[in-house]
Amino acid sequence: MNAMREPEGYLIYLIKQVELGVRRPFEELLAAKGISTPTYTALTVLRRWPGITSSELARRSFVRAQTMAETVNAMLDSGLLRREKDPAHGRQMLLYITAEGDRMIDRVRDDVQDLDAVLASALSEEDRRQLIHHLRACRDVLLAREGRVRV
Amino acid sequence: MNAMREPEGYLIYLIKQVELGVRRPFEELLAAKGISTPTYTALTVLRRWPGITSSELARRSFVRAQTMAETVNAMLDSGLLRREKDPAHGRQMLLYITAEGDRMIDRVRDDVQDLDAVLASALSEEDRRQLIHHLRACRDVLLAREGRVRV
DNA sequence: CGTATCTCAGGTGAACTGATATGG
DNA sequence: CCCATATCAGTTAACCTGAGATAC
Repeated sequence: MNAMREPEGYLIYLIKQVELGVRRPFEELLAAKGISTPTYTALTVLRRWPGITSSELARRSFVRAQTMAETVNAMLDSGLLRREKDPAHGRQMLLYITAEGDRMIDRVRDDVQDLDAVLASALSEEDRRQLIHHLRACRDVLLAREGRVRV
Repeated sequence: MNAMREPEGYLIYLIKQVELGVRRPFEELLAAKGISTPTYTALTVLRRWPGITSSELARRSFVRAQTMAETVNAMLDSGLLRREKDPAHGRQMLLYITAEGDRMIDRVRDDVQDLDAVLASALSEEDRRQLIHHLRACRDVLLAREGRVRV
């Protein structure tokens, strides 16, 4: 097919472009509330999967365990997360969002939604729904490739 | 609407996730052919807009002029690009892809398409077409916000 | 005189690899 | 013994800001 033969028709290229275009305004709005992009992502994943380990969180976020450890430590310091020893595994620590972490998600919600609305401003409601759905499908393919991801 | 009230339903969040998930394999395949992601992006934009300045290229790539200057210099050194003085503006330099640059695009095409196919492996042909279309719409909204972008 | 390009210099957040200790 | 988690240390690619010269 012709659409695939030009870079403009590649998913990878377009996703890179859009991400780069949103990165700065997104980082700015999060910074205004006192958190970073990795922290926001970690909060989002942990809200969906409470009680996972830092390593598991890393896999679900597509970064190395060492990278995630840094983010998690910062979040523990600022009280957004708490961790408990896994009773079944002496070495493993399970992560949970604190009330403070929940409040942080609430604090940024409106701004994130506003920026999201800008991004979707050329799309119909139905278009936006489709886009979300397809992006989830792509994300899940990548997650499956990562391996060892529970559920 | 309910879908928008959870981070999992945000475009920004999903685009970040997918980009992060594709980043590593994408960088690896480009590195195997001897180029970086910024270089690939620049080649792609320049193929679409031959004869623009480095600053214009920066705006279209959502980075600062100084950042793009680095990428462009590396590409000039490796012969992927050539530049000419703009006859109408003594200080401005217009950029063009060289034959070597075109060959580089050819060399990576198959690998990029393969990775793209993986990403789209959970999508129907129609889904993929829609996804491309919607991502372009998002990219164009961001480009328009950037300002001073020709055409 | 203001605006935009180009360039030099320095800085940073967020990823990476490598190595080690420990627990199942 | 092997594998996964956790943690310490050092490194890098790709962004950034600031400042200065030149051209329209």
